[in-house]
Amino acid sequence: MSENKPITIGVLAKAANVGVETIRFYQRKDIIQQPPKTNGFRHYSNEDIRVVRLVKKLQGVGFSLDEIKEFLIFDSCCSQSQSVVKQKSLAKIEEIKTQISELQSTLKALELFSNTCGSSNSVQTDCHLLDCFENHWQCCNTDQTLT
Amino acid sequence: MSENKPITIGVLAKAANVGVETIRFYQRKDIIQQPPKTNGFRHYSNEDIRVVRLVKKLQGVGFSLDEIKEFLIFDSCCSQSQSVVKQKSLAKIEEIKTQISELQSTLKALELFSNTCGSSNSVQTDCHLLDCFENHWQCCNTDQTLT
DNA sequence: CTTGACTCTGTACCACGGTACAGAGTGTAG
DNA sequence: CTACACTCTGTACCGTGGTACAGAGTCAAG
Repeated sequence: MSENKPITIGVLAKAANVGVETIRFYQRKDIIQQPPKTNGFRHYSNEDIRVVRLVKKLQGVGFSLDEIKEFLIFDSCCSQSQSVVKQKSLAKIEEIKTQISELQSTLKALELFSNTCGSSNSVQTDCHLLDCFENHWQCCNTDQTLT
Repeated sequence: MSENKPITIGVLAKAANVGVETIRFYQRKDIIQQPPKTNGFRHYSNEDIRVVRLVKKLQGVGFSLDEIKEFLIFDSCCSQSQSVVKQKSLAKIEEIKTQISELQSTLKALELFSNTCGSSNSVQTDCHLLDCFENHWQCCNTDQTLT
């Protein structure tokens, strides 16, 4: 019941919600493996569907295709390169933590902005985007930075 | 003490930690305003430094230049278009919340991956990236999706 | 055994966000 | 008043992540 319909490129594309050209593009870039072919037609597995979905998901949270490729390669030869995988994962974990806290600052700044800006008595200076962000990010101060 | 050194494009670029070409690019794209010129030379204000820094910061958390432009335009004519600003901000707030929770799932998946993968008794199947992610994302299941 | 949907390889093109010149002018320190 | 750092406009080019053909072959229903 699971082997009767061959997973052609079109089926894979639909299942992973991408275009067929995208699948071929990923193949050219070695992000997904070359599947077996019958009569020149690519023949995918359910695993491939999971992989393409994972790729799109990881892209959505900011991984580049090169990073994704690295992780997938590590994944398939895990026991050979455990220390490398571990290092890469830990680095990525730190990166994501930073990203989360930056997003949380952004969130606060935007909330402040939309609150002050939307209030009926706001005037130009009350809802200055720059001010809202500088309240939450210490990075934007201009003083002392010019020599 | 603050007016004696003109802020030329090079000074601005250095202060905002970008290239001069980037500043000119932003100008072409109307992301930052055309500054006054003396003898054809652009002459910036401290405000401009803050703006460029804000642009880079917002880019870092995933805003596109077009989005940034929109916010900056709204910012400078706030009282005229409050409802629009408010709407855009609220939409962006929701988007960022989603992004944060996706990043948190990614974090957990990566932590699981690096833990199982780094342990001395792990074998291929113990540290399969796909499995780690599917534990934290319900999205990647392949069953029922093929008609 | 035809017809239409699908697939193949290969190449060209696209948007985004810059980056790198060329050729000319400016401004300032010695 | 020269030399060198800087700036000007304009145009070309780059990497990333696709998207869109063209021209040919394949597969499956009627």
